[in-house]
Amino acid sequence: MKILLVDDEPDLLEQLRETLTHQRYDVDTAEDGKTALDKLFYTLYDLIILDIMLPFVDGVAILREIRQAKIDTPVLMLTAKGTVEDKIKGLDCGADDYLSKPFAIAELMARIRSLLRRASDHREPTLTISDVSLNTKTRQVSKKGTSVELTPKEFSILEFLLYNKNRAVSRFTLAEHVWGDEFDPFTMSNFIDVHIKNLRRKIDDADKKIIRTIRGVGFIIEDG
Amino acid sequence: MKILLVDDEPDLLEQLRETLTHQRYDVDTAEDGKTALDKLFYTLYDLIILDIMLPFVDGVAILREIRQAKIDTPVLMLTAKGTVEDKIKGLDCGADDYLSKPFAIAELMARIRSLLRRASDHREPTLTISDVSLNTKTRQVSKKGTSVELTPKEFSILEFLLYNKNRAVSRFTLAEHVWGDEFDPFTMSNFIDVHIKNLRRKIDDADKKIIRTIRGVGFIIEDG
DNA sequence: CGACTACTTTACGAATCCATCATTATTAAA
DNA sequence: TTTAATAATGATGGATTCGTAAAGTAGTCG
Repeated sequence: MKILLVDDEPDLLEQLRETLTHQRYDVDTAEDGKTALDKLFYTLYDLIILDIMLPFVDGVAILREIRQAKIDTPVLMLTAKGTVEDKIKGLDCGADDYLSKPFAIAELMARIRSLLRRASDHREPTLTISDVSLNTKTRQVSKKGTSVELTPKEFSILEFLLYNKNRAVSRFTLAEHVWGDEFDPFTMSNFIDVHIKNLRRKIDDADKKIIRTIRGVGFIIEDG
Repeated sequence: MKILLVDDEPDLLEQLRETLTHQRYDVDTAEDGKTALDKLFYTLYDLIILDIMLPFVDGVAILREIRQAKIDTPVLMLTAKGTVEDKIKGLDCGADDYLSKPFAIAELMARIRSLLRRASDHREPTLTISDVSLNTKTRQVSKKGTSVELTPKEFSILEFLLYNKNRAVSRFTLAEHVWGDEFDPFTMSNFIDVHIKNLRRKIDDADKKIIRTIRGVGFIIEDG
């Protein structure tokens, strides 16, 4: 589960990142609205935790932009003031829940779980291509009806390629989504290709490739 | 995608050029405002990255000139100071985004993509000529509905010719866009013609040429 | 600790792409 | 029609990119 954490207080950010990572969530962070929006456009998150008080552009404005961009990822607003008006404004703009600072970490965790559960209930859970199907909810992958075991990275790669079906995905974009913040664009290693190879070994047919290479660019999954 | 990089620190310039080139952007560079403006007047860029601190003429002044010349290419300002006034001044003059030095390369990349996306969102993703269509997003090319495999260079050439449909494109302009800075105008080789030949072999009909040669100038794609 | 798994790195052969050159074809001017 | 300039083509070697095996690293679990 991928969470984007938007807050301008470095201490809180670090604390939350640690707690969430410990709970096995993948955490990306942003200290201002601009960065947050950038990340939102190229990465799929399952949840956004958004402070209402941010430098330059406030949280409500960002939330408005998020919804205008048709990104329906659940948003949990953090508000320092705790005033009723703030909460209403946030909820009106499409926040799914709010929490007043200061809060207990345990309560935040509970709300996160609740939102993630709610969201995963009514989202299309399975992505398919030819005889391969991937269930984002149960994280199960099957080929011709029989289950296939994928490692976490393999799963993320396949999920992202399927989510971008019929669209060429560059190595860079792929790495950014799957590896998030800890991806170093200067690395000369070909680890992506290695994962693709292993993935192909598990889901490709002998005759027809499911994952097609686009030389000089990256990879694509297309139907037809 | 063509990017003009304006900064007076050779080290940073080289590092950025390398990263951007590695990400398949075409990079031109300028170390001062004068050179930058010169390049801007005879080349079409998709993005300008502009340091606010430059020798002789500062970045804000250059930006002002750019906008006065009705060049609406998106501009990403780099500011060393990071002061609010600087950012506001830049944004007021028509910068589309700013980034304070020192910055993480990954963040710069994200902002670049964001700006380019914003610009390209208004652009049609598929370009067509007679029975040939090229999708800039999926990087797919098809003739009479069936897919055609193009190499990266062939794709770029066709994309550029289609983007300038009904307009003659000189070999020089073509080379500049497809090869960027690493194009040496003094080369005596006919590599462009070779690529055109290979491209024609893949997309031309027997009877009617899609890419027409204009003797002494270059090539053109025209409908009708 | 030792076995196991997932991931990353390295190295290298294979496939593909590309620039160059020599040669032939075409065009426009003389 | 001849000539010179320009364009098209085919072939080739070198460069780049991709796929794969194998080794190395880190973390987990019994």
